[in-house]
Amino acid sequence: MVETVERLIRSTQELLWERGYVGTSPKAIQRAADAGQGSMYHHFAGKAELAKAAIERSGAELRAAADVQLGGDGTAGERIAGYLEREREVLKGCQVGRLTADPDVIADPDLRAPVAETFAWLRGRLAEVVAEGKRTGEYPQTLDPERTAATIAAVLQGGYVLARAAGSTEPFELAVQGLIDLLPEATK
Amino acid sequence: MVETVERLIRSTQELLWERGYVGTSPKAIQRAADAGQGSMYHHFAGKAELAKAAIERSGAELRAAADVQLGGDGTAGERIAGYLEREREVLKGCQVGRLTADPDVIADPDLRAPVAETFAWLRGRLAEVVAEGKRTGEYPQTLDPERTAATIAAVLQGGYVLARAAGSTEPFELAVQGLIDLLPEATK
DNA sequence: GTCTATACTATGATAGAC
DNA sequence: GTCTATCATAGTATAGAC
Repeated sequence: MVETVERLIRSTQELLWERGYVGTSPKAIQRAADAGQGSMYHHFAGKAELAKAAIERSGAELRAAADVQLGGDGTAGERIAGYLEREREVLKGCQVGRLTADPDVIADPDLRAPVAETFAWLRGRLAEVVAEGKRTGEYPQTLDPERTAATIAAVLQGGYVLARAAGSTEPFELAVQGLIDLLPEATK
Repeated sequence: MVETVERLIRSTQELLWERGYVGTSPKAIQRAADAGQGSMYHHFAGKAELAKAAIERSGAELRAAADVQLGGDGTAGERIAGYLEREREVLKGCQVGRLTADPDVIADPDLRAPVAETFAWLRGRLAEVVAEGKRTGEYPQTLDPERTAATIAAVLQGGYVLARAAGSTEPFELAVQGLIDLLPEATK
């Protein structure tokens, strides 16, 4: 049996993903976690503290998932393409990126910190892979790893936005393929 | 003197931008617009109807602003770079893109429609400029206008996400410059 | 650790007077 | 067109019993 604390965190992750921080009430969390009022407030001081735990968990999951492709086998280009093209729940959006739209998350340093750290890590990890591609001669020496990394991360985050706007995964896929077209290809 | 209806719409635009649909209450709108309860409900059936008017207005503003650069003078590359690099309130995010994080906006066809139309228009407009660049020989014939347009729009939307996460405009600027680096340059 | 009771505010709206 | 009641529900907790 999963512990109450664990169920509370997981339910909060799910609700933050779907409805954001402002749109998620303690009552909804309790219902989803099948936990009582008293139980929730016994384990967490309030909504913010629980959200912090949930956001940290989501950030860790995002990093782990990204590292599957980025730290895998293959050339830099293959790993980046693999990361870009991996299966995603596009219409749900990014569980971490989504929180940047939430004014109360951005305003509270405790809540924004795990979001900031997650994307700082992702950009750093992508930059490493790009730099590696430069070392192996796959990418031209003129390519800037930090810039390119930010562009790659932005295409994914923006792809989610365009897909949700359209109610279709198509714009996401177009944006990703457009980026892959633009990235330098190793001369065969 | 600006009319009440106008003040209500403008205040709603501003609040939707800052706090989203879920985070914006009728009371907050009335306060911002300096309009009474009765006044607001006299002009609009409720929060959703007012939000629809505000979102349509914001969409129109986004289109007009984009067309300043995209429909201006210069080569395709210059106009796209001009659009990407124009002055923006990066840390506030995109007033239209922001709404895609709002579950109630995405769930209501009346509210999602203006968001969908705005980005469909933007991608189409960008694709036209890319196609024009192909015709003039500035861009290679292999470049896909729809994909490239989606990538450009995504970099901006994702750039906002990364910037708000970081609490700094830097990731936005890196992502934009990274994209400009990747876009084909006319052979001099 | 969990439950129920209680509290106080905000939300989103309607009704009827002016 | 605008104002002031009024209302039912939800949000976000705290207190104290079990």
